[in-house]
Amino acid sequence: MIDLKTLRESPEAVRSGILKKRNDCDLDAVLKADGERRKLIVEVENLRAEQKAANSDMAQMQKGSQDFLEKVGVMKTLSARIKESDGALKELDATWNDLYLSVPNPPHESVPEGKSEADNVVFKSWGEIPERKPYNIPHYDFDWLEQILDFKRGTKVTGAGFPFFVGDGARLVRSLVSFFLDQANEAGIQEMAVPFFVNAESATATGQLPDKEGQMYQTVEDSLYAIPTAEVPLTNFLRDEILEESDLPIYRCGHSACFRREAGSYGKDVRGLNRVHQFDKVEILKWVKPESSYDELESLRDYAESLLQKLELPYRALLMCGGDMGFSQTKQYDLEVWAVGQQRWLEVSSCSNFESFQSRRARIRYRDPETGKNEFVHTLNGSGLAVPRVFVSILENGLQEDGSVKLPDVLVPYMGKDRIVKV
RNA sequence: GGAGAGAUGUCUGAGUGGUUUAAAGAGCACGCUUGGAAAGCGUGUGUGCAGGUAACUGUACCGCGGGUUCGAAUCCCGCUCUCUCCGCCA
Repeated sequence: MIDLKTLRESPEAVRSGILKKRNDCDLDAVLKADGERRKLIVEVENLRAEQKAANSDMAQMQKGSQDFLEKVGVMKTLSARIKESDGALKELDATWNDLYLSVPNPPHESVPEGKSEADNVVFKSWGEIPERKPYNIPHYDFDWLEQILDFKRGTKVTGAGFPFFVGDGARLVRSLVSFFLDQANEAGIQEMAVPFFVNAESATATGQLPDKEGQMYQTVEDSLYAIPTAEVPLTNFLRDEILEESDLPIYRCGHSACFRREAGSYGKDVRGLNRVHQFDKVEILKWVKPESSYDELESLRDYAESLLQKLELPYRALLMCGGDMGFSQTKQYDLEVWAVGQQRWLEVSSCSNFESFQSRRARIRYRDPETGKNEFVHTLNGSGLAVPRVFVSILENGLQEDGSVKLPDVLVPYMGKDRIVKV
């Protein structure tokens, strides 16, 4: 959620930010509810103060005396009024809270205008796009694909989009996860193993609720949500905590399975491993002081890029335009890797600054020793990296004329071999 | 899953309807004291919201949510979590 003070003092700035994101939230309704709510708060609090003062008087009076009984009568009326006003306030609070949660985080000034993915800016490209040879085909057309990947049985066991990885395929998944975690450790990012289910409060704090409810799997009995990314448990790890300034910045990472319903997706986007309902990902999380968050975003992107460079996969970094970025982000880079067989870019990482949007919802603060006040930290997160599309790129780009797949050098120690061959 | 016990501030812990403005102690911070320190003494020590330029004021918060009452940390109902024992279990 955005800063209330900013919203009250410069609603026009927020309004233009919302416009930049092509969001249709009704800011006037939010402001109106805020004004009404504040008025009502003053009213209720004044009544309460009156009640409290009367209470101390009554404590000293003779119980059952004429004066006492008279006072009880008067206070009964007051009590009823308080009950009424308080009820109205609670109702208004709920309305206001829903409205407040519906305000997106306005983008940073450096975010380009635009309404769709076509307007994203190519910020950087790395590596040479290989020439497509006749034998360069999409991974889903490999004639030996079932040797490493089993969609059919995944569908039988669970449903579409839940493939089994088999043999070298399973090992490649594990190798990538290990490689990503080892790299993070080397970069001084502390590793965590996280819960794969979270409660509604956690999902709200990171912005999945109420915005993206339909994208998450939900348990029937305990109303828990299967995490769409380790970002959710990681960010909430410090929920409701006040940190010392000296604790910051905090860098953490976690590997998890990520579960996404991907409601509404179709077509060639979902062929093969391009889009699945469950996938592995290593997520990097940063809790930082506000003044450094944009520098931290650049270094986060640099770090994610370094993984693709070590894997020798050509990629590009996109600076997302206002209309294509998320609800909670203020600035976002996506990394896309080239898949030569499909002749298309596949998103493998998204690095974002949330400023205080998440920390405000999650109440993650730090004590500023100069002012003595508690300030919200800025949170950032980025994939480092998502496994399946990197897997795809390794398969398609590494495919040799003889049908084998040459693996990136850095993965050889993890795989125990330098190529996957058709058997 | 069953039975029992419990949840109070940074911590320990008192408090079973009204001077509780949550006792007391510890810790922490600052001050006095000291050559310096310890001890001692004194002062301070939470979070949110609202009002105010501000100093500050008001209000809420004793696990969470309801209820009873003129008045609830305290009584009633529901829930969550923790501990002990039993059951089940990688």
